[in-house]
Amino acid sequence: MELSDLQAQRLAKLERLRAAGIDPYPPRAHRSHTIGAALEQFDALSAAAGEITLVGRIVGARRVMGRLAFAHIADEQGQIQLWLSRGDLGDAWFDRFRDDLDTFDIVEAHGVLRRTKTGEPSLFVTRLAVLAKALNSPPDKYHGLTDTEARLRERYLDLIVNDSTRSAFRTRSQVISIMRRVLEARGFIEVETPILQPMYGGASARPFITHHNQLDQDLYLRVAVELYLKRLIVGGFERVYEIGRNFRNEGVDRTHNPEFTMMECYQAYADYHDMMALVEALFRELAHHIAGGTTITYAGHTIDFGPPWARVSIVGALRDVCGIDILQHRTLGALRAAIEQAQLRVEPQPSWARQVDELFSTLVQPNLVQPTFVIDHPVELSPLAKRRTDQPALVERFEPVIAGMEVGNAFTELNDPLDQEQRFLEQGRAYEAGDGEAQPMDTDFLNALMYGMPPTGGLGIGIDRVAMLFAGQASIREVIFFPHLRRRD
RNA sequence: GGGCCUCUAGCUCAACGGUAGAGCAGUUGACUCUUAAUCAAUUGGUUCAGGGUUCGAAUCCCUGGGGGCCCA
Repeated sequence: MELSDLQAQRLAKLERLRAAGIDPYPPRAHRSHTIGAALEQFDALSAAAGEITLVGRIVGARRVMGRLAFAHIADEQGQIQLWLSRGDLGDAWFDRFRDDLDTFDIVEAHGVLRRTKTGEPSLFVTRLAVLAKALNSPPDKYHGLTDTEARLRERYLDLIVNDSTRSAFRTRSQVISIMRRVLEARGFIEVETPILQPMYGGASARPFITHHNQLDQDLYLRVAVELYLKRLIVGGFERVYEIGRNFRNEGVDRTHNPEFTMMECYQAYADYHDMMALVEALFRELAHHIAGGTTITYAGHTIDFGPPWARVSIVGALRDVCGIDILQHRTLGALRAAIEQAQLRVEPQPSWARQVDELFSTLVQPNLVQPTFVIDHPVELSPLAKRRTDQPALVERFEPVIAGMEVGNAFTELNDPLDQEQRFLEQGRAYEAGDGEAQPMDTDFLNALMYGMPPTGGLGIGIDRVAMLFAGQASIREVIFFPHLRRRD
């Protein structure tokens, strides 16, 4: 290992510690209080003048002034100042603190809680021990670590020095835990289904492909868990959910990471209206527990989860915004002609359905700031959703949109095996026509449907994006610990 | 995929064709109530990589790489 000058200096200190018979990486720590608890009970503990033991990482600068020194240590819960004097510590350890310990070392400090002259709660240290010597140095004392690339590549360092990073991930964790609580309270059970799948499906996306050597068989990393959860509904489980990683072979940007976390749940004998109610309840609970109310602030907008969500029809909104009635232009050619005539700058897509999606995503969705259910998707765009009985060209589906971001997808599930087969065949034609995200035929899934699946409502929620909203982060990278980056080589 | 920006010491940044610098941290010394401690001295560089132009390149040009923002 090539060491920088700073690392070499710290290594020399480590060797001095070893030479003095001190293990720089002892196997165990002893702690009587967390720093948070020590601060909380500070008055009682300092009045009692009993000795306590704290552990933590030396953060900030050590201030050594001749025969007296100060430093702060931090554990997960808090930070406290250490007050160290040559008299209390003894010459050996006072010199050791000054000469062989550094910022970022992890230590155990034993002593009495008391306030300093300036009133700061401090541990007046009588015994010190090394728990782990740090060979890497901290970043700049004031500016910290700000370079995005460095923060992501050394996320551990980002977490040590940036409170806001830690806080975003705590929020993410809360989102998941609240979601579980809401679902469990409603009788959903958590299940696990294959990540390595012989046939992918359940979402319009390109998959990652891998290979099983012994079976000599290609496998796909799942793009969704949908088709497996519906098999479980066929099997008689009435309320199931899974929170897990999906993998989609697509670009990386502010709202996309190739692996991301999704919650999917399915409820037998329910429909998409029930799923809407579930989404509203879910977000109200999230807002209540995380933001302490019904509103959050995101990208300068106040977003209110209190009232029932607005509903926006894809067909209606497009008619209003650009005057195109997509149901009057049912082929890709006709739709493109209409787009051209309306002089809209919209990226061409390989299929009618994808073109409609693109049109909506470009012209309407960015303006949907308040929580909104986007409804009335064309059947071609929704191969797994049940048709509306009054308008068979549309399906019973909605996408929850917040701050212009799709945060989920839900529908009344298609349980007619014959219609499902036709939809798969249609997807196959779209694939042939160049739509690489079209979904392949899954004959085993059809077989399952042929045993009868009850009318079912299904919902997927993108956890990362919800975490972005509640953590106030503009990029998905800020709520994924280790987002995808290219090799640095 | 396209456009723009960016990459210099451990970190945060200067230097924009003429000897690679500062602050912080580090090192040495002084200091028993500091908290961006202070004071004095001081170490530290493959300027992302490779090529080109030039008497001379961190700087200009080309190719490649990483990252960011915007657009698609």
